Amino acid sequence: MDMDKLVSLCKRRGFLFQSSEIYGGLNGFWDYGPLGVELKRNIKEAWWQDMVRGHDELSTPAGAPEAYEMTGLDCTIIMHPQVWKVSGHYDLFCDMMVDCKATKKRYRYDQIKGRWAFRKDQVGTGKPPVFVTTVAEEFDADIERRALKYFNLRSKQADQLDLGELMSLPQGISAQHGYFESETYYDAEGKPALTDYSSDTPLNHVLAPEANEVGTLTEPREFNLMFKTIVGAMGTEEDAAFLRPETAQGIFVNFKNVLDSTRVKVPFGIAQIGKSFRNEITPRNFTFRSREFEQMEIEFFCHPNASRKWYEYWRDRRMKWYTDLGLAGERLIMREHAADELSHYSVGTADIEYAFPFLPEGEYGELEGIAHRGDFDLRSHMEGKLVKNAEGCLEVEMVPVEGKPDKLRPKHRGSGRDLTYRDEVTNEKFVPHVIEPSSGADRATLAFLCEAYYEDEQPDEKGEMQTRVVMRFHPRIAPIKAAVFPLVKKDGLPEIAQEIYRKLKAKFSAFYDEKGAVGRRYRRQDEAGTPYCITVDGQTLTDNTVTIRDRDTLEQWRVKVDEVVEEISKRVM
RNA sequence: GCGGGUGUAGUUCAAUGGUAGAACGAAAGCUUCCCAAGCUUUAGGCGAGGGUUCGAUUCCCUUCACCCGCUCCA
Repeated sequence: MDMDKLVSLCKRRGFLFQSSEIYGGLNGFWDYGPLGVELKRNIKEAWWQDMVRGHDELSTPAGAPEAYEMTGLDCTIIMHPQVWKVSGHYDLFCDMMVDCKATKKRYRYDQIKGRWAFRKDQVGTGKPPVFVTTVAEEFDADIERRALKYFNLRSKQADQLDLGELMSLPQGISAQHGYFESETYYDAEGKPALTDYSSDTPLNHVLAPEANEVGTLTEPREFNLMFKTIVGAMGTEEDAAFLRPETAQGIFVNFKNVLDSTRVKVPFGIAQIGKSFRNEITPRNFTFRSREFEQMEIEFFCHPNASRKWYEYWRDRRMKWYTDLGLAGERLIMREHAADELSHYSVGTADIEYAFPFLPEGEYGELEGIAHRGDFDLRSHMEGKLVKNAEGCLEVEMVPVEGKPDKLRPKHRGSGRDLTYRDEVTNEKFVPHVIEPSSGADRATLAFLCEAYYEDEQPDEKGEMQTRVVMRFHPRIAPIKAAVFPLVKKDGLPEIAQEIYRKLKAKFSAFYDEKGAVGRRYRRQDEAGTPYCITVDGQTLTDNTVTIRDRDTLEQWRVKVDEVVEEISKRVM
C-alpha cells in the first residue's frame, strides 16, 4: 500500500489534517477531521466498552487466572511536579545533550567523561592541553588510548602523557569562564597552560568521543522531553509544572482513592483514556510519532504471586482485541522483549506491533506495550524515586545533602503515604504488582486506517473496469455505519429515504445523499468506509422493501423498511 | 539536531522574470430505476517573511511544513 495515497485520502475525505495548517502547520501535531474523529472515537469507545464497561467481573474470562474487576478514571493532564520526579521521568526527560559537529553524533552530557591531557615535551611551547573525552565503559584505558593517538605518541611513549583528573565535560563555558579557570590544566611549572580566556573557551580544546580533531562539540543543551508549563498567573520558575508524558501516573497516585471509594478488591484494573505530551526530538511518519497524543492505559493490580500469569493474560487479551477489530493477518505481531531489553523495573514486556507501510520492509511499529512493572510504581510513590542497586534490587536513589557531603538524602522524595494493600480475607499486606497494557489511540487509529485502505477493480455502468478505493473498516469502528439513498430524486423516493435516515441516525452515525448518480454515491461511501448503503427504489413503493448494499462484496439484498434499523444495528454493534 | 529532496486549487500534476492551466474532486441545476467518465453553470491556488528587479509563483536568503537517510525513541 502506498502511504502517500492514504495520506492524501485522509486529507481529502477529512480523516486527518495537519494542525494549524493555515499557518504552515506545526511539527508533530495533527487534527482529526469529521470522519477521523468518528473513527478514533469508535476505537476509544470499543476499548472502553470491551475493557471496562462491558467487562464481566462475575466470571473468569478465557485465559484469566480468576475473575477480576475493572474500573475507570480520568485524571488531570497537569499534576504535582513531584509525580514526575518520583516516577523517574523528570531525570530521564530533562537531559543535557551535546552534539558533535564532525561526527553528527549526539551524546548525553552525563555520559561523557574526560581528562585534560598534555604532552610533556610540549610544555612551554604554548601548545594548549586537550580535553580528551570518551563514553566508553573503561574511561581510563580509552582516554589514554585516544590521547596517545591525538598527540601522535606510541603506547611505549605513554610516560610522555600527562593526564588530569577524570571529570565531566565543562558546561556553560562560553558565557562565563569561571568553570574553565578552576579546572584549567596546569603545566609542569605550575603555570596555567591556557591564559587567554577572552578569545578562547574550553570547548575549543575538547576532543569529542569519536572525533579526530578538537572543538567539534556544541555546548551542553537542555533537552526537555516533557512539556513545561507554569501554574499560576504570576508563575515563576518555581511554579513550573509539566504536561503528563503518560496517563499511567495519574492512576498510581489515585490508587488509594479508588480502593477507598469503590470496594474493588485485588485483582482489579483501573483504565484511563487521555492526552499525553512528549517533546519528541523527531516527530515523523504521519501521526505515528506525535508530540500530543492519546493513550488508552490500564494499570492492573494483582498479587505478586500471580503477576506472571496476569501478565500473560493481558498480553494475549490485548492482542485478541486488535485482531477481533480487523487488524488480523501478518502485519500485526506480538513481540516479547528480550531480558536485556527490559526496563530496569520490568519482569516481562511484550509489544503489539504493526507493519506500517511507511516502515522499511520487515519492520514493525509499536501499537501497545504490555509491561509487567512489578511493585515499582506504587513503591516509588511511597518511598521516592527508585534505582537499581549493585545487587539488582530497587532502592531509593540517594544524593549528598548540600553542604554536608557525607550526609545523604533521597534524590526525589515519595509521598510517604502507605499504598500497600491489605487482603480483607487473609489479612495479608502487600504492595500489589502492576501489569500495564498501554495502548496508543492515535497509533491504533493509524493502523486501522492503513489496514482498511484497499483498492480493487469494479465495473462501471458500461462494464469497464474502474479502480475503486474502499476503506474496509470493521463495521464497529467505521465512522459512518450506513448511508441512505433514494435511487432517483423523484416519485416520492427521497421522502421515504429521509424517513429511514432519521430512524438510523437516532441510533448511530448515518449519512443521507440524494445527489447525482447512485454509483457515484456508493463510491463516495466506499472511500469513507461506510459498510452499508440503503437504497430506496421503485420496488419500495409496491412492497415496502429497500436494498442494502455491502461495501466489501457489493452484494445487495432486500429488507422490509421497518426492519432496516434492526438489520443494520445487529451488523455494526 | 544533521544532510539531501520537495512545497502551485480539496487531491494529483503542468507552465512561466510580465500576477497561472489541466484532470479528478466539490457546489448548483438538468438528466438518470443500481455501482464514479450524459449535459450546463459556478467556486477555488503559487506555504510564510525578506531581498534582487521597473516587475518575482519563477532568482537569492531566512523561516515553516512534508518526504528520504542519520540521530533519538523512558
